[in-house]
Amino acid sequence: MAPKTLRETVLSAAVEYIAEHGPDGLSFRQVAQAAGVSHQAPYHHFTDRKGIFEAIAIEGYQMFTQAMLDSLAYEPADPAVALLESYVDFALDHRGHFRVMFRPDLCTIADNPELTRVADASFDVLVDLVSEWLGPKASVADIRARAAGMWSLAHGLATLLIDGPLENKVGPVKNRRALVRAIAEQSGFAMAPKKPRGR
Amino acid sequence: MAPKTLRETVLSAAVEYIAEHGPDGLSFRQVAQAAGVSHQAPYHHFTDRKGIFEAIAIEGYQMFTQAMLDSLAYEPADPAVALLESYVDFALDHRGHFRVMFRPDLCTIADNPELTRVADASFDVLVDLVSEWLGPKASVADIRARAAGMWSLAHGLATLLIDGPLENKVGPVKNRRALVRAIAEQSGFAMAPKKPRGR
DNA sequence: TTGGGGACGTTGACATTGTCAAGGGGTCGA
DNA sequence: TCGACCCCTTGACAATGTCAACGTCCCCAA
Repeated sequence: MAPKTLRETVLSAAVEYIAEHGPDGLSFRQVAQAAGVSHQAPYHHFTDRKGIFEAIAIEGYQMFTQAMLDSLAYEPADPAVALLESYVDFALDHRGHFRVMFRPDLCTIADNPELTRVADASFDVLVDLVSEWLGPKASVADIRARAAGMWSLAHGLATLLIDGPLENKVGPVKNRRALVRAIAEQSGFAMAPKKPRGR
Repeated sequence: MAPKTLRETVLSAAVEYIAEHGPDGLSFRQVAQAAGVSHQAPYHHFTDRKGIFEAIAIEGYQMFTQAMLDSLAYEPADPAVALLESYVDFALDHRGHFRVMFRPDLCTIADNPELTRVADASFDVLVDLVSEWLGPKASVADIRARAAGMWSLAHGLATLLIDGPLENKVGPVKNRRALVRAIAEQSGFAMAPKKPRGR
């Protein structure tokens, strides 16, 4: 279904461009032209260029949170693996959003309350899972280290896959899910119930 | 010691700017003005704007490789932890370079043979360590998964620390080295000697 | 019904940017 | 001495982000 309002048109055009060419060449005037309106029309929907990026980031974090929650909803055998998979899947399937979400020079999260809220909600999915899994006896330092570690692994893998260098070094990633799963199991962050490894 | 040639002046001015404001606002004319030359002078040392980024990336990868090799030179108790630490240290201590090195939209590694060479050299440090540690019996898939996993963990942690969101969620990182070490040891990538081996 | 205000879009203008073209002044080797 | 090359300068042009002012609808109160 094609977007209707100019705001949605501009937003989706920008996301599409970013997914293909990266955020930096994005031109306010080009997206306006692509939307078939004058170069100033978007200013009635976004305060400035940064406003577009903030809107994209907000939309991205909302979808991101939902994707992670969905992956946990089916009570997978290993929630950590499921979360890692959904993290990587989201990044690759929504590059346009993902590239913007973690670029503080494009959208300063702290400057936008709404953006802060949705970003926090995303990360709470991970933190909640970790603290629940470690149990109430876990120290704060342990929770922090484990959450930061899992997050780093997921984020690093996602960005390396998006930006390409991983394929150049470890060979073409024919089966992404298999690689992600293998990494998750080797990483030490797996949360599978302790049972014999053989199937 | 202040740089001497115009090329070095421009390069260091650009790196400094990027470390502070990110790569996107970087202006060819501004760096020329900061160097006290006309807006066209840099064109005699870099083909275009992208040429500056490529030069920064090359310089960055060279320093990066050296930093990782240095961290392994002392035969640390756990090479994996040492490598992770040096990865994060480099990213934080040389943000100007690091931010450019992993941005394919700014410098396309494949387009520049010299850049390809130095980038490969960096990643070979990690891959060599992993394959040596796993031994000759290890399958290619295992080496790939382990190298990709370690790299992802290091890269994710470095970028999250640089971009700031980690501090917003897991609290202020007062003792960076302690966090990095804790993450490394919680992960399954640690390479502590299987049996205590002297020292 | 009418009139005014606000949401939405347009045109015009300006400073700044990256980049092309052409010129100038040194320092070398012949 | 001369000319070729390197390094740098000035000038120009199109594109960009953004400010300002103007038009055009629709909706709601008087």
